[in-house]
Amino acid sequence: MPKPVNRNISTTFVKGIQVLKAFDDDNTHLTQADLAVRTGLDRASVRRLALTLVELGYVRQAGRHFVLTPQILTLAGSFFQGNGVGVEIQPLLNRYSERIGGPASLALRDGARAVYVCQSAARAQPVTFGFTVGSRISLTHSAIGRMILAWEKTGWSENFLQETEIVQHTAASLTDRGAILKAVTEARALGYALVREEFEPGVTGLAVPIGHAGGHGAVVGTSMPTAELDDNARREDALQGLRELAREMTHTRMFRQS
Amino acid sequence: MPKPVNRNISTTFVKGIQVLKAFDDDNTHLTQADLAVRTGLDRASVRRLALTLVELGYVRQAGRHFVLTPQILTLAGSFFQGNGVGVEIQPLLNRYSERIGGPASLALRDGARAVYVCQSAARAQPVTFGFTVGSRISLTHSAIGRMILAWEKTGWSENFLQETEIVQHTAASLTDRGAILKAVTEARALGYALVREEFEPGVTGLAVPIGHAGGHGAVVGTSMPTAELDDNARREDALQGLRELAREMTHTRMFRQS
DNA sequence: CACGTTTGGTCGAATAACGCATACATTTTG
DNA sequence: CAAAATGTATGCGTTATTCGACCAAACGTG
Repeated sequence: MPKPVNRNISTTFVKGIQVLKAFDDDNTHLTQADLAVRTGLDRASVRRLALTLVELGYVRQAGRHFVLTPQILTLAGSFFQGNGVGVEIQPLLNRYSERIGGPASLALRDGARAVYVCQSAARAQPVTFGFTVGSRISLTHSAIGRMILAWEKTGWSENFLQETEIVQHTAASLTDRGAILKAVTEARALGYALVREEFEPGVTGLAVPIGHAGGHGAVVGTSMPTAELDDNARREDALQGLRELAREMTHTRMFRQS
Repeated sequence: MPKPVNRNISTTFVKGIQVLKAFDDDNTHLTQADLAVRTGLDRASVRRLALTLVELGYVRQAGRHFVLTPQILTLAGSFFQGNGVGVEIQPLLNRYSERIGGPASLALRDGARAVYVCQSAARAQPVTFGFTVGSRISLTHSAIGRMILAWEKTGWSENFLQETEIVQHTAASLTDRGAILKAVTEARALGYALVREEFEPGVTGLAVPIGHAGGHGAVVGTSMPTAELDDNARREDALQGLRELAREMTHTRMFRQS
């Protein structure tokens, strides 16, 4: 009997997570056949894994379709509670959202991407893209993403930009890797990133890092209609507010250690 | 060879999820030994499953400890994006939070418990308990919880209240099952739940259901300092706002079908 | 700082579970 | 309405998983 490739890895568990991840932003109702196609797994395996998710409560059956249940959120809840998000991070975002006069968000780098952790909107405003907890953010065309790239260890961003697929979100999106790298280098020098209408038409993002370069891979940012942030006083005020927010973030449980 | 207990269930996958769930609100840094104790699984099994989570990116290693990464949030993100939370639900909560003059939250029943799905705070205010996305809410001592019980199919709540553990959160917490059932019945009759300082001292919760009884298992609510909601005009205004919010919720993608 | 205890890591053997093929039932599609 | 697709169930060979044993490493305590 040949030895396993890696006895440290449970292939069944990996497959189970693949099935869970098959439910994504655009596919919330999936049949067994859909799951088999999307995961490339054997139909019998998919059936067993999907029924296991039903048994565990993360998925329910609606006719022939499997549907995610809100129980999946409780896994996120553990991360939040464990990191003091509800008692420290969220109140800070709420307060600074008011201070800035626009939405305030926290994102963390997670591998070769950034994840929205939480946000606060001080007042009702036109819907932009509709990011939520767990949303993945473009590292190349958002202020938060560029700031994350700018604050990574030397060389990381260069390597990332060489490998990543460049997607053009708007007419204003930079598409040349060199130009994006130049923008990242500029953000590094300035200590903040400003990205004007490259991810969403009419919307400008502004972001600052939490802590020193090479540290947490964490950034706070805001996004507003371009007309609003084109006003110098308004932009400087928002930037000032984000810097204060970032500074207060460094005192929270999430960022105190390391 | 005896037949498997249930060929539809993958016990390895179940164990893997048990390991993932071992990271909870109070335990974000766990050793292999901790995980073995908390899951009751064999140490070698725990090792392999924990290393699989590292391989998948949901957990990282810090010395001997395993720590959740923000990647876990992306599973929640799929639920949110798939249900249009960022483009419909969250903006509604933001708007009505302003309208109500206090935080507005959406919770869904998930099995024998309720899960916070999302919330908005119109303005910075004293931190209360610090619920976040994914937080589990007391069904017995919160307005949201009682409204969920009230709006379930006949008999469900009675059975639940017979079985559940009654925890006394504050001096004002009802501890008699009959008294709680009476409060639930009253919420059912009124079409809203008001819970005064039973979960958190000095805080009153107000909640209304989304849709008809026996429907979505979904509720919107707010919580404010008791002094504020003791004012009749203020309370009626908040109630009116929540009712309008609930009505608009029924037109969103999350609640339109079924 | 030494030592006992706890925890981590590895391996082999047994076996439970998986994957695949097949068959049949049910649903969907053209 | 028939064919195709999908769901469900089962047998069986294969293999991944389990668990206990053993040793190494790390930790905690006196």
